[in-house]
Amino acid sequence: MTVWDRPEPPTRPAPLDRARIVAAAVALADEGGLEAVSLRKVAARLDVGPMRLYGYISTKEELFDLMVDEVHAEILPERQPGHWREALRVHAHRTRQAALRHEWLADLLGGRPTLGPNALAVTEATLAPLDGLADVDTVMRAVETVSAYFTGAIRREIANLRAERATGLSERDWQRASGPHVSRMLATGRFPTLAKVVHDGTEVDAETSFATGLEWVLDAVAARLTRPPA
Amino acid sequence: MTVWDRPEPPTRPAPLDRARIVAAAVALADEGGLEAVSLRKVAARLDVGPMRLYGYISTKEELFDLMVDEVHAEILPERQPGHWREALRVHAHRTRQAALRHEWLADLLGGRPTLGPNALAVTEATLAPLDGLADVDTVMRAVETVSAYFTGAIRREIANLRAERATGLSERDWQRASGPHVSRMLATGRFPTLAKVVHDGTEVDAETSFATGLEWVLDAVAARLTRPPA
DNA sequence: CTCATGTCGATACACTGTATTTCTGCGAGA
DNA sequence: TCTCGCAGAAATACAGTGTATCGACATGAG
Repeated sequence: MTVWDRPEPPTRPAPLDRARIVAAAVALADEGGLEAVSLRKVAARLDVGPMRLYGYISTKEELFDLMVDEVHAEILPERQPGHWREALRVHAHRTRQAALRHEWLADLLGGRPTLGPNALAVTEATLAPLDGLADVDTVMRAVETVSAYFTGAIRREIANLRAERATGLSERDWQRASGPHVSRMLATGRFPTLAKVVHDGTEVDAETSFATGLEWVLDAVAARLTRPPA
Repeated sequence: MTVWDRPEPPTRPAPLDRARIVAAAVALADEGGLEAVSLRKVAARLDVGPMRLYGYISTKEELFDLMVDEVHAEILPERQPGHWREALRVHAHRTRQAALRHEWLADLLGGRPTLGPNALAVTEATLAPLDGLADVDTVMRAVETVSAYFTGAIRREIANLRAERATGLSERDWQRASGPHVSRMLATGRFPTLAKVVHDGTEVDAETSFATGLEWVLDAVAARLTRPPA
């Protein structure tokens, strides 16, 4: 009677907790998008009945909130930047990177207030280097403006990326040549400026365009921080 | 035998078309949010079997796209602004107003490329006054940056508004006093700057804060438009 | 040893988006 | 006028969803 004959103890699954649930949900979402996350599938992945989850989570939306906070752990920079501009920039870029790793994040970004511990830590890290550079209201406006920008920019980038994947064409080529609806519309002559822009514009990669817009916004913030409040 | 005795002709419902379907869906969403929109309910509101809709729409997502384009008709300004700054500002403010009238718009904004005829018209109106002020790529970046800003800002505003409605407390009061989780977190001292901001910040109304951030971004755009491209 | 309790699983319900099948009314040919 | 074919509409069907409820079972107290 060797080890091989003896059956393994029935591998009692690790005790359930929020962390394991959230991890399973994130994995599912990474693989198949947000819509692939169902409580039944999450439970199945943990070898557990669906109803078990309700001991740790009271609704599916709550699970989504936890998932968002979970990726904020990846967003939090390992070393706290000392300069305000760097802090805001890092927040933006790390959020974007997280969204490229977890595309479903784009669907949730900005959809509800993010108040989990990791999200608060990120906010703190972003806010700290701004402290004292202007009155609190201006500081608040600064981080809100920047985060509005990158929330919107990330959403659009992911939306375009999905559209490209679905059609197999880059956005510009698609608008220009193939998109049957769009090209017909442009051909009507009702949108002359748009047609011109689509025709003459060069294709810029998403990261550059994200970064460029971000620096513009950061410039605007800089102008308000250095000037004393009105 | 008077009119009253004679039964009305069975009020054959107006012939179905996309417009009627979209209108019904928008009405449903206005009343109960996006999640209240189901193909069955839309069909019921039109006195029609659910499957009829598939003659006009091939998937639910398509219906959402049509809804978004429908509200872009409200966003399109009646008189085309002549100055680029006014055009961008109007685009932002009218989108925000539309989102306040149709809160579900916030859930869809930026979620997928908007290429319906009304959306294209809005883009054209925004783009036209910028034509020739800089090279096309800069112009493109300008409108994308502004629209990233207001997309994100509107989403956050609606998200906060819903949270306030759900808790009956304003965001700041809630963070400060009541939010059991947040106030406990702030009390830990792990987020000193955040705590300070929450404590010292004054409550600004959403419209002002939206407008202020917008003007900052517009200033940034102005700086790039007047300067020749690098 | 019994009984209460509280946790877990199975079952149940109302609903979803959509595919498929069934029916029905109408126009063409005999 | 009657019948047949066919298109378009309706009903049904299916595989899933989030979540409420209920029944069994295991465990700890008396």
